[in-house]
Order: sequence, then structure tokens, then C-alpha cells
Amino acid sequence: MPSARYATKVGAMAETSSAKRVRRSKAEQRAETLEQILNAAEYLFSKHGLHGVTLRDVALRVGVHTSLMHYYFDDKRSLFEAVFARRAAVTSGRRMEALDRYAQEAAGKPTVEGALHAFLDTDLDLYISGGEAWMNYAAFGARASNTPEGGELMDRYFDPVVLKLIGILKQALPDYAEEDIFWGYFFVTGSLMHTLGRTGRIDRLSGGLCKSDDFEAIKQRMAKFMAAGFLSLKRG
Amino acid sequence: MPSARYATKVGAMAETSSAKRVRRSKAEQRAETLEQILNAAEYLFSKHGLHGVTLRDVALRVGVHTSLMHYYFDDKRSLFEAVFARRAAVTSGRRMEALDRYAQEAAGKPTVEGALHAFLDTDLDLYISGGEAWMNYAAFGARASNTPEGGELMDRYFDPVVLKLIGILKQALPDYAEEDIFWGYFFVTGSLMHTLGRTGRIDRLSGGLCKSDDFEAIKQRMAKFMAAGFLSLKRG
DNA sequence: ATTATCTATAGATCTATAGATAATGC
DNA sequence: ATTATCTATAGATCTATAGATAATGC
Repeated sequence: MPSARYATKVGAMAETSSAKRVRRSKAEQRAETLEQILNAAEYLFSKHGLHGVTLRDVALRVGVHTSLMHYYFDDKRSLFEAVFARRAAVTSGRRMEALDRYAQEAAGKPTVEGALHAFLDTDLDLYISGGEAWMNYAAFGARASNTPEGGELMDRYFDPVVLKLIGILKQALPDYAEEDIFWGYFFVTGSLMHTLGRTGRIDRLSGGLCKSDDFEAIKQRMAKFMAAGFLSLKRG
Repeated sequence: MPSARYATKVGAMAETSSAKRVRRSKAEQRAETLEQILNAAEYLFSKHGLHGVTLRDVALRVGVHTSLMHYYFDDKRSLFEAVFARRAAVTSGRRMEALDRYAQEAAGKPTVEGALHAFLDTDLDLYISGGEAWMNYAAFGARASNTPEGGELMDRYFDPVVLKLIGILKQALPDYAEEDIFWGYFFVTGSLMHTLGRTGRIDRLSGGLCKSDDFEAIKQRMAKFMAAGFLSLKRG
């Protein structure tokens, strides 16, 4: 005897598919279902973390049976990694290009602020113009970065971009100790992760004056703020 | 039939308690067990988050039966909140005092850097000198701040200190727009949370040059870095 | 007599797999 | 003939509670 939930769902499906009865190839259907699963998982993981989400939750949100999760993914961990990997190459690649472009423009004389604009603004723009899905990915990544599982993925996918940024910063600050540059980056990435997490706390603290999903406002301030911070680390 | 684990545990207990057969009052025993449970929970929650830890995990770490968790705490959520609350008043109170003291010393003319030293250094000192338990609490709080459950607790316990800091910053920057001060604080708290989380990523990135549990090194740079950032937000 | 701790167990939920069914693809 | 999806179910684990046992406290 089907539960009320399944009855409803089947009814809804019949409704939409009878309206147009779209013929999708198997490849199309596979791709579409995969995308729906990844989107649902991305959203849920971004809110509750790896352990706060069950495969059943994801299946329910997509409207398919739990066992389909195991058909497309080995297990929960591999679904989590698939969510991470899907957009990681895009954000990493875009920042790589932006940093390359900036390094070339600067022709051997980069500034800290210029490098940070390339690194930070490029990423923030991606989330600003990428719609809800990318905003969810931002929060997913920020949350993941805070965990053992996610930390390992961060290393694997983002070390190259970060080391490229560090390289340009060294060029911009040739008389700096290497540690100071790493600590400066440490402060930058902390603020960036906090931004991507969009916890809503600044909204409440500021009485609505600032909104944690206002990435435009953050973009207008962040690179300049952090560049000034870097310059303050100059040693006597 | 007792499992091997219980047999081992009982053996160990007999060993230690027969050695000295300490007579503890019920109040003492209660306090001691409570503390052990909170410490174990703090450690585990800091590593795996609310949903990544089971009451069984906590009980196992303490060496008592799972049902004792329910004797001392209503449920998992209330254990989580108890962990949060136990040290929240201490860190909040210390920073309150430090900010009050600084505001008085500055006699109406506070600086951004002075206020940030009072706010940040006071807290970092607490973790530096508080030993492993306080370091775990730092990571626990950082991780919690990133979640819906923890966010609400952050508001409840830390709004007063933060608003006091904001007040002093406004005094230090009288011609600043209020939003700029809040965004500056936003960057500061992001870096602070990232610090407290001690993910170890900076260790790997820097090839061991920086260590994420080197709060002393961070303290030496953070207030100055962030103060310079604030000053960069001055509007034309 | 009261309190700390344990035993036993119910009920819910979760992951994972085997096998059935219903579509698309040659 | 192959692939996408579902049904059914095993086995593990988790939370929570009722009731027993073993200590401390007057």
C-alpha cells in the first residue's frame, strides 16, 4: 500500500509528464537526475553538514527513492565529494586565470591590493552572478572547510590557486618574511570563508544594516581592507 | 554476559579505586562526572559537530553507560548547549572587562587598534593559557558559529561583548558610516573564528612554516592587521 | 532515603543490497 | 538489451525510557 507521500508524488509526476510527455534520452535523464541529486545534496549539506544530512533527506528532496542514491553514488561520502568537486574546478580555474592575467598586466610589479582583487573579486562575482545554486555551493564549501573531511578536499582542489596567490604576494612584498605573508593569507581566507557561510549573524547584530548575503557590499571593501592589513605587517 | 570492553573497564576501575579508595561525596562525584561528560562532549563536538557525535560516543569516551547521558542531560541538544554555555560566560566576561578597562584608559579617545587588542588578545590569551580544554572549546565554538543551532547561541551569549566593541569602534571612528564599522567587524570575526577552528590547513599550505595552533604568532599580528584594514575603509 | 550508575529493551532511523519493474535503445 | 527507478528487507546504530543495583547520607 503506497504511502500518502508517494501517492501525491506520483500524481504530481503524472500531471507534469502528461502535459508535455517529454521524451528524454537515457543520457539526458541520467544527467538531469544526477544534477537534481547534487543540487539537493549541496543545499542540504550547506545547511546541516555531512553528518546532519541523511541520504533519505536528499532522496526526499529530489522526489525519488533512497536506493537511487546508491545507484548513482557509492555512499554518502562519495556524494559529498561529488558535490565538492562539481564546482571546485570552475572557481579554481577562474581565479587561476584572473591571477595569471593580473600578474601579466602588472609586469613584474604587482601590488597586494591588485592581487587580492583578482583573487577575491573574481570569486565573489561568481557567486553574485551564479544564482542560488552557486550561493549554496559557497556555503557548502565554507562549512566543509571547517571539517576534517572537507579540509582534505580543500587541500586537494585549492592548493594550486592559493599558492599562485602567495607567489604574487611575495613578489609584491619582497622584503617580507614568508611567514608574515602566510599569516596575512590566513586572515584573508578566514574572512572569505566567513563571508561564504552567510550565517546571518551580522544582519541581526547590525539590526539589518548589513546583510550577510550582500556579497556586493563585501566585495567593495574586502580587498582594500586586507591589503591595508598586509602592509601593516611590515617589520621594523 | 559482559562484553570484553566492559570487563576491561571494570578491571581498570577496580585497580585505581582499590589503590586509594577515595571517598567522594555525592556532590563531588556528580560534579566530577558532569565535568568529564562535558569535556568529552566538547572534544568530540569540536571535531565532528553536533550531528557527527552520538551520545554513545561521548559515554564511551568517558567510560560510562550511555543512559547516564540522559540522567544528566535531557537530550543531545541540551548537552550541546551546556558545553557552549559552560565557558561562554568566562570568555565574554573577560572581554567585557578588558574593553571597559580600555575605554576608561583611553578617556574618550580610543583607537581602533587599542580596542581590537583588548577584544582579540584577551580572548587569545585565554586559550593560550587555558590548556587543551580551552583550545577544544575554541574549536567547538568556531565550528558551532557556522551552524544554525550554534548561531543562535552565539547571538544569545556574545551579542553584548560584540556590541560593546562596536560602540568603542564608533567612538574611535566618529566620521565613519555605521555599516563600514559593522563590515570591518565582520572581517575581524571571520578571521578570529578561522583561527579558533585550527584546521591545520595553513600548516600544510606553508609547509610547516606556520602552525594553526600557534595563537601567539596570530596574536602578535591580528589586531594590528585588522586595525589597518579598518582605517582603509575611510570614505573619500 | 537519596542519588549515581547500570541493565534491558522498545522504537525509530539509517545505510546498503538484492531483485523486480518499467522505460529507452538498437 | 540496457538502463533508470522502485520494492522489499537485512542489519546496524541511535535515542530514550523503565526499572534494577550499588553506593553515599542522615
